[in-house]
Amino acid sequence: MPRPLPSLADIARHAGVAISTVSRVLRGQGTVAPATARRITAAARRLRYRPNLLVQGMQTGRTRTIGVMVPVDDPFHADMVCGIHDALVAEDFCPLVLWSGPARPPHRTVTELEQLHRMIDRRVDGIILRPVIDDADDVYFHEAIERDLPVIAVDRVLTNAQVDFVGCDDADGGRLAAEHFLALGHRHLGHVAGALFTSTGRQRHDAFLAAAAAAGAACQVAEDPTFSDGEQQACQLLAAAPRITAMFCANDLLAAGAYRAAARLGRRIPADLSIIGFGDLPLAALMAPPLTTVQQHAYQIGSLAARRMLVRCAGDRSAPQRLLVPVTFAPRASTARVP
Amino acid sequence: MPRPLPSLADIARHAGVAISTVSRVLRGQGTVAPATARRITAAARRLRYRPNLLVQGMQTGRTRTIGVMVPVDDPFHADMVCGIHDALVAEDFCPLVLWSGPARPPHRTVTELEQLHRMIDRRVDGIILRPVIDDADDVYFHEAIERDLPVIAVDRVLTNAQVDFVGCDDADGGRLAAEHFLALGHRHLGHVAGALFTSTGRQRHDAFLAAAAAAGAACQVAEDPTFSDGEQQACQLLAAAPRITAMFCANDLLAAGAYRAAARLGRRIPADLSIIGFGDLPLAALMAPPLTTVQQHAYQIGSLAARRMLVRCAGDRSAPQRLLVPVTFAPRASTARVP
DNA sequence: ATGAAAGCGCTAACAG
DNA sequence: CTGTTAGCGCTTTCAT
Repeated sequence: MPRPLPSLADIARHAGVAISTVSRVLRGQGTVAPATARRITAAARRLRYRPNLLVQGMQTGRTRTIGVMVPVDDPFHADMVCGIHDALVAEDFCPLVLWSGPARPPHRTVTELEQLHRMIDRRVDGIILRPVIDDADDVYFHEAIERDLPVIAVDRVLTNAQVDFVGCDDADGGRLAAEHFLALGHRHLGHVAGALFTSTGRQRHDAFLAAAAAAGAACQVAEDPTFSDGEQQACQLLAAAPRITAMFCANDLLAAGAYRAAARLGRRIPADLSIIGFGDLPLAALMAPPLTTVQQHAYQIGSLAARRMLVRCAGDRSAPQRLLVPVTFAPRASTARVP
Repeated sequence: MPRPLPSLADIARHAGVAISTVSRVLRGQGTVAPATARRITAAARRLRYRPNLLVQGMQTGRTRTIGVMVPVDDPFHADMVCGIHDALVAEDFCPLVLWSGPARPPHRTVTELEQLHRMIDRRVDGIILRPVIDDADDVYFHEAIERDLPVIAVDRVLTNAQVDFVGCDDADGGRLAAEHFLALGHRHLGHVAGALFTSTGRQRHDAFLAAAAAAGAACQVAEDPTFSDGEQQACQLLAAAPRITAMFCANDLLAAGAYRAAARLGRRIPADLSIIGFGDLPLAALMAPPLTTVQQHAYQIGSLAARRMLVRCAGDRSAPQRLLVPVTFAPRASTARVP
């Protein structure tokens, strides 16, 4: 039972003034005689006063806390959360990070709605979320947006609602991958796609194919909506189109699977098969050979999203924005000239 | 400006009863006529009422929120935070995750005290923290413990304060590493230590040396308090004691540095030099050769710490406990019989 | 079984 | 310049 912290009343008593005077001094508002102010600040310090943001939040309706529905169990999202954290803290806000989905034993699965309620019950000033695969969009619409809570989607767009979006330029990434292959002389391309019903997967796919088509190069596609087995997908792709010499994978994990597939089929990387990933996870540079990939800059995405949220919290009511953090291309050793 | 959510007063008005009756029904306390209760729950649902935990927190002094001072920027700590999150959420609590230290551009460094205040100002019910290198212990003592806030240290012990500790069995890890080497016939061991002024580094070091000494094996140590350059440390170690055939690194990153050192010196792993890491980061299994290492189970540590915190929050005032999650040994391909 | 009222810590008018 | 007062949404007596 944490003992109650000192209150304004305690300070007032010690300084021999009214509570409202203390409030004025501590908030730097209104006009107070310097001598009185000094007595009050001294008493506050002596009592080690800390403001009660619960009360302040109740009064003003603003808690300086932002709900963040992003898991931290993979490096990409963790990095994004870091960016959000740093940007919020810089403005004296806090992230309240919660996420849904299955938990490891001994814990149980938690629903998105449940977590959303936990945030709302604590009266967060807004919600930054990374949409999950299924159609949980309605939940956000119903629970948050209708309640006039600012919502910002990161990484993937929220399809059923008009809200700000911050992500990376997935299309540009797909284009860069294609152009890299084309510049190396490849004419028979393959793409191991992620889930094509997500905005990220769809755009990487479309842009890669568009750039290939524009150059008159052939391109075969395999889709792996679960992201679970890049090896399997890459094998099928190479079996269906043996002439493929270059493969663009929708993320680095799929690329790792493709490495295994190549090894299984006796194709050397990059001599026989060039591979490009997406994301630049920490493991990408450590793979053998180091993976050529598109860098996403999750930290910047998070930071930008948080700053956008702060603008919304400050009262901005303008139309939803679509903010793209540029991707960069990291050429490493998994790509080479066409054999 | 989020519009104010419906309040008990709104429900009371809609149901034609007094506020206190609504309160009773929603909290399942007291006795209310079934018919009245039904009218009230119906009105609450219709208005989409959500309780205001700020007010509840102000009243009761409990916010069902736990401050978590653990960074999310490396996989080990992120995993720990996952465990904390899942265990807290399972009991309808929330983690408030904040951490100190330098932030990437464009953000600035944040102090531990600042973050601690952010938590206290929001009236968290307790604080789980991963002590940093410097002696910030006093801060916690002064700001939290003296305020009667339960504090739990994870991973590293908080030296200057008597609080619960949850970590892994670092000593056992050091011992396991030594025994593995000894079983493979190694007699000339090396240890690239982390910071020996941390409980983790110290215990891994002490236990490894003790086990080596007990078996009469020689052991040379290099310390790298900054964890910044395993390659450099390993090189020096091998230069100073060329007969070393087995090296225990205080963490996996140092082990990665040792790999580079071995390559530089023309020592093959594991043929000429066996290496053991600590932590089992995701990269460990991906290294070439896959790294033999001690697994720490950060998720379990986090989960256990959170559950301990919930017990403290429930009023447990017993003496500080020291809880150790067992480590496990993961033999992979970086260790072999002595040449 | 239900209502009225006090109070939690603080802000924001409004008086002096 | 400073004090008084009325809430904010809810819990908790105390009446009825």
